[in-house]
Formats: sequence, C-alpha cells, structure tokens
Amino acid sequence: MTIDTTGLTRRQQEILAFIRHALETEGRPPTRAEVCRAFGFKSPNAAESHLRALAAKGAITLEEGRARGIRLPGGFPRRSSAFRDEGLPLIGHVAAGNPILAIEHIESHHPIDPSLFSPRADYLLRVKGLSMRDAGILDGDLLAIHRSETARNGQVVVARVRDDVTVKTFSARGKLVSLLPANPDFEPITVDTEIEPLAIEGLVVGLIRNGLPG
Amino acid sequence: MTIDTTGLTRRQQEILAFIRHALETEGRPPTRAEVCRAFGFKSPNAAESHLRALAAKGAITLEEGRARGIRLPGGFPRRSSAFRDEGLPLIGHVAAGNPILAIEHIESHHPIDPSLFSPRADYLLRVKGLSMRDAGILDGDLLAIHRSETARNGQVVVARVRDDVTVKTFSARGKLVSLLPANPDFEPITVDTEIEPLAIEGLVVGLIRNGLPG
DNA sequence: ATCAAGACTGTATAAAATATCAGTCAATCA
DNA sequence: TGATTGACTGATATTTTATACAGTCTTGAT
Repeated sequence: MTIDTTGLTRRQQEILAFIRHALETEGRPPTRAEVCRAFGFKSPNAAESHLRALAAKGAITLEEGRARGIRLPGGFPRRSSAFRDEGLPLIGHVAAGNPILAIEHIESHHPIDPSLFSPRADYLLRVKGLSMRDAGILDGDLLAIHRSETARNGQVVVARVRDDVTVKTFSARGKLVSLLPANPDFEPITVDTEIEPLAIEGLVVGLIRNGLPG
Repeated sequence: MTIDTTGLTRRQQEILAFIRHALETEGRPPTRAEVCRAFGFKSPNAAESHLRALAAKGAITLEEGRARGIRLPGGFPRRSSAFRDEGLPLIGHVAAGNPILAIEHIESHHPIDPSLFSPRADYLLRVKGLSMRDAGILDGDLLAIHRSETARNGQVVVARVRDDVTVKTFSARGKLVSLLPANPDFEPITVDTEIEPLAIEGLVVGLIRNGLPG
C-alpha cells in the first residue's frame, strides 16, 4: 500500500514519472508516440487520454497544437552534473506511525551538499504553516534536519507527538516537555512524557527557501 | 580537433542564447518556426541554416526528423564558465562603486547547485542586520541572488544606492523608487531616480541558513 | 575581381505529432 | 444494476515541424 499524496492513479504516476525522466535525460518533453513506445501502447490515444487526465488533475499543463507541449507546473527537472545522485531526500507527507525516512515518504531529491550544514543534514522537510514564523521559518521553506533522538532546551526540533510530526522549539522541565511555537497565534504543546510518548526525530540545522515573493 | 565555442558568429551566439532561453523558460528546445518568430525571420530556412551552422561547429546537436530535436551537448544550460563546478561565490563586503562580482569581493565558494533556485542563482550574499526580519530574512542568512538590472514591485532586490548595497523590497511609483524594509524598526529608503542614481544588482531568489540556534 | 561564407527570402513537401471519433474491457460506485 | 471511471485499441483528419531546393544580398579574404 502506497501513500497517495497526489490524487493520481498508479498508471498516471508512472506516466508523470516518465515525463520527468524524458525531461531529465532528453532535455524536452516526450511526444504521445514516445509515451506509447515506453509503455507498449498500440494507440496514441492511450497516451493522449493519460495526458488529458494528468492535465485535468493539474499535474501537467498541455499546450494545444504544439509538438511536445507538455509542461510541469512546478518547474521542470534539470540535469545537474556535479550534484547528481547526491543530495538530500525531501520528505513529503509523513503518515502516523511510519518511520520518517521510509522510502514512500521521499518526495524528491535535492542537490544539496549535506555538509553545508553543521551538524550534517540527513534529510529535508517542507514546512507547512506559520507556527515558527518569528524564527524566520516560513510556509514552504525546506528545513535541513540532522537525525537525533535527543535535544537540548532551545533547539528547534522535529518531534513526533500524538501521531503528528511537528517542528517547534524544544523545552524540557523534568518529565514535562513543551514544544514552543515562534508565533503568538499558536499555542505551545505540552507533553507529560510519563503519560504520553514524545519522540525527537531530529534537529533543525538549516533552512533553504527558494523563489522569494515578487 | 577541439570544439571552438568562440568561433561562433555574433548571430550564431544569439541563436544559441535563444535556444538556452527557450530551454530555461519553456522546458524544451524551440522549433525552427519559433526561432523565426523570435528573430523576425520570414523563412524557416533562415533558422534551419543557423542550426546547421551551430551543429557543424559542435555548439548543438541536431536529431534528424524529430520535433524540437535540438540538444546542448553539455546537457542543460548552466552558468557561464567563470564559476563553473565551484558552486556559488559568496560575496563579502562590497566596496562603494565597485562591481559586486569583482574577484576581490569573493569570500568563498559554496557547493550549491545554482539551478536549485529559479531563476538561477548567480551568487550569494550574507545578510547583515534585521531590516528584512518580517520577510523571514535574518542576520547571517545567505541570500541567493539572480543578477538582474530590473525589478518589479514587490520583489526583494539587491540595490545599490548612495554608495551602499542593500537588500529591500522594491516599490516604484513613476520616477520615485522606494526600498521598503520588512521591519517596523527601520525606515524605507526613497530615491528620486531623476536626481539620484539607483542600480538594481539582482533579485533575491532564495535563502540558505545554517546552524539554527540551540 | 572573384570566391566563400554568412545571413537571409520564398516555395514546397514529407514526416512527425496532435487531436478526434468510435469503440472494448474491467473495476468501482451509487 | 446501471453508471461512471480508468485503461486501453484502432483509424484518421489536421496541424506542426523538419528539411530540401532555388535564389538574393553583403562582407571579408585571397
């Protein structure tokens, strides 16, 4: 059982992956015929209808009447010689109870040198929400995370509590742990570790933001 | 025999630049017709012969009989040669009047893929001060900058004004340009471009922070 | 002065690619 | 149980694209 973050069917995900692959290896989107060859379809309409479905779901954009008129809305994958096959995994949605680095959570890889951060980053997490706004952590930012099961007061941590994964400032007083937001609009989460489990997944060791407003 | 990239004519360089531009902005190579439209050619053969010339000189590869069958041998367009394979230069203190990318300003190189950002980053600047705090830009952050001499309202820019280089939100009303901080403790800088010069050095296209507090 | 290369116009056409119509088959959903 | 959706086959019309052929005009080198 795989996690469906996109609303795409399995086949549609395969087609989308093929489009990405074509962009990366050929430097241009595939034609309908090329999709057919790759999947063994005997009719170009098979490819056509898959593309229409993907476009209807917003996964791609189709330009009418143009050869290879397929676009990936979120920008297209680029080849990058020096950093290829290295870099950090970007973790997408994390299902309750699952280990954070499970393969099905890996959304993509980003060409970032793990040793750019100190201590070394192990993976990236995409920030949702503004609960750490005043710490300069905004919605959509990528956080570089160093795996660690322990934290000291004042460190910004990735914590798993009540079947939720959250990023907050860590603050422990005895058995009582508080996860503090950096935004007055949000409430701290307080956990009595004698009663409820609290797991530290890692420490925030850096931040990457791309595409500032404008 | 080696490829002589400098052996391209002015026109051929323009065509090549257009191909790169198309790849970056459209995600695919142009057709002959698109080249014609871009340059105002009235015959598709004008584009065809330019492409042949570029292919003969090794600047591109042509795939026979395929729509948009233009490839750049070095893969996807990358930055110009100066900093290739060395990551992005981090610009330190910028002396008044000196071009920002002068070699003496380069503090170090960071192993970051320029295409991580969109548009591509050309260099990094270290943030001093908190004047953009509410935009999530904190003291010590590295900003990824895309070189540009123009900006639109609302974009965060690197601007040179009154012998100072500063990062602010750009806002123009006619000849009057305001550089707005994102922090109520700081005052906007307003410049009448008829009287005082104002130069845009680049656009902020990303941010890197390492070593969060803790 | 002639020659070659570069930068085009203009016309034509085959091949590539898009787009549409008409179906089949299986699984899921109301 | 009928309707809808997804995943296709098969055929074909139409548009886009590549590419060939025949020229003009200019510039710089021999």
